[in-house]
Amino acid sequence: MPGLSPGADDEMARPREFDEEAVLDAAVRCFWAHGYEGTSVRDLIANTGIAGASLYNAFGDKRAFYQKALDHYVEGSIGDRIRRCGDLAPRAAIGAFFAEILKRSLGDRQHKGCMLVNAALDVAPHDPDFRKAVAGALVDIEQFFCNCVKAGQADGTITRSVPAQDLGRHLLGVLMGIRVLARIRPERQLLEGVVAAAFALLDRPVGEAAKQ
Amino acid sequence: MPGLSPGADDEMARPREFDEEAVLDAAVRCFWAHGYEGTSVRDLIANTGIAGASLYNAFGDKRAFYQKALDHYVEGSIGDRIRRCGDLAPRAAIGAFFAEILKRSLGDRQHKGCMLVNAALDVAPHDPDFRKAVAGALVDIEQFFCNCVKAGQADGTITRSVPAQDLGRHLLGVLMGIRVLARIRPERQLLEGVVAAAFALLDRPVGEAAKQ
DNA sequence: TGCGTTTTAGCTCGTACGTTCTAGAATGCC
DNA sequence: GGCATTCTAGAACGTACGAGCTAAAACGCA
Repeated sequence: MPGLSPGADDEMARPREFDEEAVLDAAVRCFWAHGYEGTSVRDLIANTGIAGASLYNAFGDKRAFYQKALDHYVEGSIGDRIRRCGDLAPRAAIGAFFAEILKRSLGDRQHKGCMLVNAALDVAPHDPDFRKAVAGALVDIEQFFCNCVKAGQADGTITRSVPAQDLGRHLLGVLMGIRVLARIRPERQLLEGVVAAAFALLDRPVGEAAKQ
Repeated sequence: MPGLSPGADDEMARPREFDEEAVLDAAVRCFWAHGYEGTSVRDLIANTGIAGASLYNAFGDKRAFYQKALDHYVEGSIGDRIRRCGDLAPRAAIGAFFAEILKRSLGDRQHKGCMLVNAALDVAPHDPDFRKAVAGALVDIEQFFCNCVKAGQADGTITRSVPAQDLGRHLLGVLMGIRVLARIRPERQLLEGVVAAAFALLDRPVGEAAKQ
């Protein structure tokens, strides 16, 4: 059994014996690999190690549990990546971001992709709350790319011939596309071709006008 | 009731009274909007109009029915689009392709996206047959884009500074990304920004070398 | 020590699912 | 006209699901 966690309530007779972080990690693994409908509450009980009553008491029903797991994933996986890449120079940040995505996608033996992208097509379309959460995370990623592009255009490492917002949004689209392709055709050549062209777009020499 | 269809068997006492095309269309609508798990056989019976026994007799079980519906969608929707765009000049073909995708995505009030992309994240990861079918369709789209790019590079309407295969694969990735984004954030500005940058990449003047 | 709470395992409930079966009506071919 | 086949509507079967409950054990605090 994992170590204690203090819990949030004022008066607690017996402290929780499970590590909420570890439980959320396990729930993320389940939902990530098998989706919302594909993960039963019994699966969650078996893989998190906590009992059913504890699950419902600590996290609410299955839907609320998925919501917390998705938040946990976004915060821990995507937020962390944005923070780490944000410390680099703008053009290098975008390069590092996609390099990590490629590495993760090609090393993903289960082909489970990105939980956020999976959620976008799994739960978000049929649940306004999930959709809002996914949309918010996508806006954050878009902002990251747009900020990088703006800064890169300012310091001359990224082409100025395309509006920063269009470039940022394009990178968001490419990211989503890679995450989809990688689940079906996890071929290095394919994914590297996709990002190579994206980088060629960024590195386009300044001062050249597009035809359209 | 729809008209007769001849059927494939040699000796048939009573011909099928339902139109197989119409039934497949209805099945596509169901699976497209609600996914595989989200569509029950009872839903299919209600929306196709045929009885359960006829469904199982004509199409096999639910999984086989989905397979046929997906094939029907790919052949009718994507194959048709590729054929129509293939008649245009290469650069115009890519433009028309994405213009149609944008129009469909923005006019999609149900936000059901593309059934092939949905299948890629819904059924393909957990079923090798589905995965093979989806991968095959993706290869076809990739081929379409690569052929367009190659022809466009030959006639000078598409930049020669990026390998044709990378450009084609990039367009495939962008297409997948748009289909995902459109389901969560069906905003014209966002989607148009994504494709505008892609077109800027194609229209890049020839003779300029990329840094990477 | 004993009260209050959380823990555990497992049972139970109602519902929905995929699939098969029943029974009868309809139709084409010999 | 009769045989074979397919049609229809609907019942039925077995399974799995989400959710709640029970009873007993574990633990902190007064």
